[in-house]
Amino acid sequence: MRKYMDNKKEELKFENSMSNSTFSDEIQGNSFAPFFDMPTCDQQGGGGGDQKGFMDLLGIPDEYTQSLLDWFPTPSSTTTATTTTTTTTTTTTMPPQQQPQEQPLPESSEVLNTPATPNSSSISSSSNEAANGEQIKAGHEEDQDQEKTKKQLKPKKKNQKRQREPRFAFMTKSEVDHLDDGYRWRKYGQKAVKNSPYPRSYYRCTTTGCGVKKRVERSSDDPSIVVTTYEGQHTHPSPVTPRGSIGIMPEATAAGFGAMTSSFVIPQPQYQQQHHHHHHLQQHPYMYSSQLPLNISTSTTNLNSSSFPSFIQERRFGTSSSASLLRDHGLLQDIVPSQMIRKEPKEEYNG
DNA sequence: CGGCTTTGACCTGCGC
DNA sequence: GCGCAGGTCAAAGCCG
Repeated sequence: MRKYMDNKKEELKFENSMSNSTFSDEIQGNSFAPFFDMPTCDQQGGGGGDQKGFMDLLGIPDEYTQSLLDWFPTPSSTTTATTTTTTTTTTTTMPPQQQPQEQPLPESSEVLNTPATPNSSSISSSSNEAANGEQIKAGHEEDQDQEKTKKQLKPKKKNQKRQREPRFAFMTKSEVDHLDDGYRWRKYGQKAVKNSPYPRSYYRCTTTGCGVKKRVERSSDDPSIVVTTYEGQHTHPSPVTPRGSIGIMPEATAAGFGAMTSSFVIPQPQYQQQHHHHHHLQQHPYMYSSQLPLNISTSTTNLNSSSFPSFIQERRFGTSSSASLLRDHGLLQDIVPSQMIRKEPKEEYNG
């Protein structure tokens, strides 16, 4: 179906890696664990990885780590994963759990460099851009000064520093850029990335009211790696797999780990088996973003109990609606663990 | 015909 | 203030 994916594939046929993109820079700068050689989509398997290390980075207590490890069985033992120990110190500060779109995220959530400015106020209601999509802005009309020749662009927001939803990214080894995570996305833009031969694509969740966005770009450093960055929290269950949440995940929760959970689901062994022979498709999601999923936030302390579990709960993979699973490529199964990496403020736009 | 991608223009933040 | 780069808009076009 999605022919566009195919196109993508075409257009992005692997080439030699080149210089580095911003992303790569960030990543490299923080040295992340090497990727496993996942046989891209057709062969599943994947790699194990240093989940433990990952958990550590997340500040997840062993108990959870343990369970997570269960969720992340290491299929092929292996690999390279030498785990770099580079830790991302900064990762700890997370925004307090919040209702999706209820309150503006302090910029700090993004990283820590930017002092959580007091100006946070500006962002009108949080619902601003992330939540309702950018539609809201349409309302204003104050600045007409802009000639807006061809398109009438929305009035610009005043001096409010654009606030962003927390984001986290995953690096996936895949031939396709747009990984099917069970949600429906509409591409709304594509831009060339500086120092990278690969473009960055921008997607928005098509569900009305859900302002989750994601950016997808291929690492120029390793063309086989796709970096998917989620921003925002889904306010709804996956359309593709109604049962995806198997009821375990209340909306709030879903929203919480939001982008991540919803988008990246830890496979549930049982489920997988039940439905597919694809049970070997275990993924190892990895985030390297400075900001952890909302739920995990705030303090390493509560991070765990309430948040993490929920994280593991929603397993979309292996659900019956494996529409996604059945696809040949671009599955999150290809997600490869790496380490969380702090994004450089510089590179990262904070809004 | 609806849903989605494509794509150039426009907006915005930031560093110089 | 200028220019750059990232992010977004929306018309046009494609496709099932």
